Amino acid sequence: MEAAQSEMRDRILDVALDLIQRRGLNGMSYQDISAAVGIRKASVHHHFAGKGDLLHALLLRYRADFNRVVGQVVTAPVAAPLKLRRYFALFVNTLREGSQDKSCLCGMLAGELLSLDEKNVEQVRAFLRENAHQLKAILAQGVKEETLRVPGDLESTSHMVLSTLEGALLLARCDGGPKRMEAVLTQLRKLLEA
Amino acid sequence: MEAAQSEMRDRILDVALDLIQRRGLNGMSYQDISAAVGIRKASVHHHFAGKGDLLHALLLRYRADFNRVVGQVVTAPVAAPLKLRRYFALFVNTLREGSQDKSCLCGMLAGELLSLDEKNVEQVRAFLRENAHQLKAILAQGVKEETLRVPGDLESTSHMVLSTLEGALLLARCDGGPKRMEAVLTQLRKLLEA
DNA sequence: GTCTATAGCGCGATAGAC
DNA sequence: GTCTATCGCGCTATAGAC
Repeated sequence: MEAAQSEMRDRILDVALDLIQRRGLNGMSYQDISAAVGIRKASVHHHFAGKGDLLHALLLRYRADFNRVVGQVVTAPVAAPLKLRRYFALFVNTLREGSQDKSCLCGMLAGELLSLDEKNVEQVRAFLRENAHQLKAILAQGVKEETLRVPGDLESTSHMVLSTLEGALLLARCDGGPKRMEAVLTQLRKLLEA
Repeated sequence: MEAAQSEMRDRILDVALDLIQRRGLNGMSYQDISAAVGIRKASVHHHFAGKGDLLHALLLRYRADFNRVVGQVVTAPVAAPLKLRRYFALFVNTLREGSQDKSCLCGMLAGELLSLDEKNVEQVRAFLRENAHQLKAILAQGVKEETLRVPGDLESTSHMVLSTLEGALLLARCDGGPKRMEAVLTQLRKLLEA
């Protein structure tokens, strides 16, 4: 049960997460982290040898955090449409965090996939896989309850919903903001509700 | 009626488009263009003074090309579901072009919005606006024909469809490829068909 | 664990010859 | 219109003192 591996490590990951969600991986540097966290570049390297290592640690933490919160949504004893609503809210809230619009970490990285090493590509894939899996579970519940309408197969529909979530995040940052994104996800829910 | 502004300019734009669609704006350099097109870096600067200028020219051409093809889809004398199918095919075909999976130029740039100058941000917004507008026209036709089912407002639904298109492109490049993307868009069409 | 200093590279961009 | 050469910068990363 190894304790809080050092506070500085976490602070660096916090800052890196924020920067990547706003600027992308190629728009973030050790210099940026250094400035934001208040120690020198070389000291950042002491905590994370290279950019790939930093990103790997960040992805492991991000997935764990996200899966924990998603788990709460999925296992709550409520009907599928409400679960969907809560799930969607997780993504809209990402956008709202902080002063500037942030995207999903893995959505940003998906666009920069060719800049990632294989280990981190696999992390991004795992994130998407996990989310598709959980969405599929909600959809399945909805079909069983007859509260959701899913023509065609559940697997593809879960991928469709995830695509819409990531795409809405991408476009809302460009135009329309959280308000537009909410309208988009409301439409998707209307299409899915029986 | 100023003729083909020089062949080299177009070749440079072709190469830049390909590179950005695969690697992103921050993953493409004058050096890369130089190597691909067969002239030196300095010579590329002769045709496009700076990266911002190159991107601006590229966006103008890309929008014009895209709008022309989309126009053919929208004005064809066919039912809305078929128009939607053809529209979606435009995006899937982007993915299929060349040997490696390519994304939508503006989808890539939307993720790197903070790296763009204001002039080019406005170009990306214009692209998204134009597409949402055309999708809205198709949806309106479908409602009138009673071939499409659009609960809620057309505007938000058009943004939802565009979000799904861009998101599907983003995620399919990461996992699943054209096949997955087709499945995703088939699901969306099933949800929209009356 | 943090620092200074620096290596080594790729980037965008410019000057000036041909 | 293309070239060679070079500038100045920011980047990732490393060495070694404290």
